[in-house]
Amino acid sequence: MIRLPSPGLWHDHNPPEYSPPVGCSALSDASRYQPQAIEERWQQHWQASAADHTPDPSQAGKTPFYALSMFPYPSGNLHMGHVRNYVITDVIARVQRMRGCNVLHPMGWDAFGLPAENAAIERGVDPGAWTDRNIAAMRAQLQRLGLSIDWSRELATCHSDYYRWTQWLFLQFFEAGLAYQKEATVNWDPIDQTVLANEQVDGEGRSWRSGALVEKRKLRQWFLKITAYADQLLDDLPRLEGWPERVRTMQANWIGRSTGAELEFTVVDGAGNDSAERITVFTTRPDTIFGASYVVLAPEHPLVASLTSADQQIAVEAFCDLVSRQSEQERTADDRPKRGVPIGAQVRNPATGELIPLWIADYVLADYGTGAVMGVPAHDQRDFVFARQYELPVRQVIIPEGSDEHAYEGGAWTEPGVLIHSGRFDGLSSTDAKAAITAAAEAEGWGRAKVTYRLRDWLISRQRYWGCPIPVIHCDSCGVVPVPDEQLPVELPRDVAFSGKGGSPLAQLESWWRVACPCCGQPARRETDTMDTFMCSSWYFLRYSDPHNTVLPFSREAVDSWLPVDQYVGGIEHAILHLLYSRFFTKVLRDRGLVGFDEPFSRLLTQGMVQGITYKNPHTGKYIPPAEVADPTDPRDPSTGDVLEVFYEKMSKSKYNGVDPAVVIDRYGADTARMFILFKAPPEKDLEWDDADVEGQFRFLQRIWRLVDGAHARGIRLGHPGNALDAGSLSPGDKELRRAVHTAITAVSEDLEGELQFNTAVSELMKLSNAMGEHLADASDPVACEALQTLLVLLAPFAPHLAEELWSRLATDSGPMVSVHRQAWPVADGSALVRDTVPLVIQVKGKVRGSLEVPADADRATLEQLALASEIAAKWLEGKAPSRVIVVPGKLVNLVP
RNA sequence: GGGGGCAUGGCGGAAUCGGUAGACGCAGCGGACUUAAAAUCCGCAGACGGCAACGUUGUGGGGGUUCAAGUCCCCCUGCUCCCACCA
Repeated sequence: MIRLPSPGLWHDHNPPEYSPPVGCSALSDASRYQPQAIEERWQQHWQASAADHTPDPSQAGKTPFYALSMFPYPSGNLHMGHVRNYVITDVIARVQRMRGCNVLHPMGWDAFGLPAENAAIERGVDPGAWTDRNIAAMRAQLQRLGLSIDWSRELATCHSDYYRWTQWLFLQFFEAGLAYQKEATVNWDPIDQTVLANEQVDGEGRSWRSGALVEKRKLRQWFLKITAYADQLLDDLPRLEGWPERVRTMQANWIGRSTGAELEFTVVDGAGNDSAERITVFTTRPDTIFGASYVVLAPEHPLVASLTSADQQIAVEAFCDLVSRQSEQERTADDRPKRGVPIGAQVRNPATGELIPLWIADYVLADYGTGAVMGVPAHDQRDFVFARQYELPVRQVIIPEGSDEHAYEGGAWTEPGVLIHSGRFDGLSSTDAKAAITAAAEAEGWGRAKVTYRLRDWLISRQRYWGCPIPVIHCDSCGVVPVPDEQLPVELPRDVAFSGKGGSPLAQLESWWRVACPCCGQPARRETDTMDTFMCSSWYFLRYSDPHNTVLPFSREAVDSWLPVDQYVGGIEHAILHLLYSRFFTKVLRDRGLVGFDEPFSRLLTQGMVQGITYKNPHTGKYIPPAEVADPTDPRDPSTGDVLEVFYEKMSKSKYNGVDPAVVIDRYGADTARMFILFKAPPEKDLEWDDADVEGQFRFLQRIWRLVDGAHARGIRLGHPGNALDAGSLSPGDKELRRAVHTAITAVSEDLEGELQFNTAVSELMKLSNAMGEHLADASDPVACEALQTLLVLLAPFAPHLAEELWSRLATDSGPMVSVHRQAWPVADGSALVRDTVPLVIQVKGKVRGSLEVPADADRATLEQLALASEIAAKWLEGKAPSRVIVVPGKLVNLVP
């Protein structure tokens, strides 16, 4: 229980200096809503009683609820996207607390990453100190929002008491055989000078961070075997009912499971005899094997060199060279022509026994399936185009059901159908033939059923300094040796020179990497790569459950008591990367016995972007700061006079369309910012920032202030009214007000329970305040008291400072007062919702013709009679009896002539 | 090319199970208060016609189911997001 400052404090204190909100009179008025005068005071008060936001272990009987925002990178600047994210989560946390849950609502910092290192290179600052300064700055900005965060659990991934456990977990993966090194063609970012995971390269082959065109390099790198969990990650998606369909679909696409078969084509030697060499292809259409008229290898396929005939050698080498020099962009261009050359060898089609040529072509990818495909031009559009170009035979083996043949002018027939020219499989459907042919291949030793994934193993090593060191040691005699547990953490050295050249600073620091092998004691070399920052963020939500544990990353008991996260909130940009990696981590840790659940996030809300109004000169392509646009109704470039394009786009410095949260808070207060951002758009949709709307939101809070102020002046104080009110003795105005109050309770509760519709929840609060404006002055004291109390309690999660301030002003002078945030969430009184009469809509032939007021408890027959007797019926039926009457009690009567 | 989502006034957006379309807010208009303005309060407001009562029409377009469709079914168009020479 919290002791509030006495109500008198308000009158005593000196308001800090502030700029009055736009449109506010400069006149000082003691009863005016001045957020600048109250918000900081309450924040300090809440902070002093920190226990308020810390889940209470003594309340173990309460239902635990874990509300989590995706933690930010500490750039040093809070932007509106952060504000939206954390305010949404805060409202959820506050409501659950008022519902009686034991709520965990933590915050931390995703603090490794390149910006700190770049600052070190450019300005010579220490990345750790730079990061800590940013964290302090952002924490202060966050605290101005009035978030009910439990700061005692704060963590930063770059602090060794955290990354020690990232290293420990890495070694768990290593022990399980899920972390390994391999030589691979990987994505190299030439600007950031490091490798990237597939997930960090966009569709155009650009780095997610630097935007540079990614190069392919063959390097030895560390990987996590996420492909071993591909099936689970895919199959568990339908169970994530609290996730947006969109995110689940994106993950399913990314995993990209396809079911088919591997089929083997025996290589035939020059004399026409079968050799020992076989080419294995992957196909999803084993039913079309009888139509395979050639086989194609990727140019990078390992067998290309040995199988190429002498007379094709020059052509093949030239072609491979050409392909390898193509950039990622050229290879994925929209209208890619398919090119290839025969390599002068033949293979035997295992189904027909026929000899068919072996080609290489640029449309076959080395790293998908087996790097080889069978060419079935009649039933695959790519094969069709390729076959037409190089005059390879097109053999139809599938016909559309119910027809004799398919004309090939329009391209290949890729739909399922019925088999022809397929020997003993003729007449089978595609579906049956897939199974039958795969079974035959298996029995006869030329193939097997096979599942292939688009998902690749996760490349986690980075050649950068500011990351979590990979805790292994390379020894010439012992191989890769994990750093022993008692030597963790492997700390990042601080005395490092940042030149920005010559690769990772760690690799240049011999005193750091030269170590003795923990196994044999011989001179050995410490791994100098660090981990992808997504490693650090794949388990932080687990650490919050037990943030100060010094013997384990978290205890099983703590982690199982809080997780899975009940409500996770963050941006859609993590739909694949972070959310997939975290699911993978959780499943591995479950298999290691470290956690007792297999999905980390029960419900997920992906909030939309915050967009700012953007002015662009279509002729010069330049963005114009809004401040330079003189007349927004006729926006023109001040220097050229050109008419500007106006649109909303994600806020960014380069487009001059950003709004600084600090400026908004200075001017209107955090409560207005919170309310506006929740009200302006549904949480999943993009939000268009509009200063006029912010102004409107501020006016709403002012209205509430005046409403409560007026009631206070009338002598209304907090009391114990509510359900004990005797319905019979209430005046019509009282009844009306009570109905509004309890309707609001129902509506706001529903909006916050199911689909999390904060925008309509706020509009319900507005409706309630409108109704109170109408009835409060005449209401009897208990009803007015109930209305005020309910309004403030419902408002508390949204505008915590205002609600607390008004609550404290309504407190009686005697006895301790309990914070509005410690009040129980109200429950609607059904009897207050009951009405004596309800409007009944009269339709004639489905069209609304009017309505009449009828007793609420009237039965169907009565309603029909009332409708038929009404003037409306008389007018529209012209005296004729209707042929049919549909009665929907409580809603309408439809008269059909 | 494959898959997901969306389409409602001048604008952002509401609308449980199919049951009064446009809640709530912004912008706008009219009025009160004021010497005046701001703020505040009251009122109007989809479109078309009408002095009005009222009528017609209306949720991207076209069909359908139903007493009744923004909502369900089929076709089309546009926007948007994800994946993509993935065999």
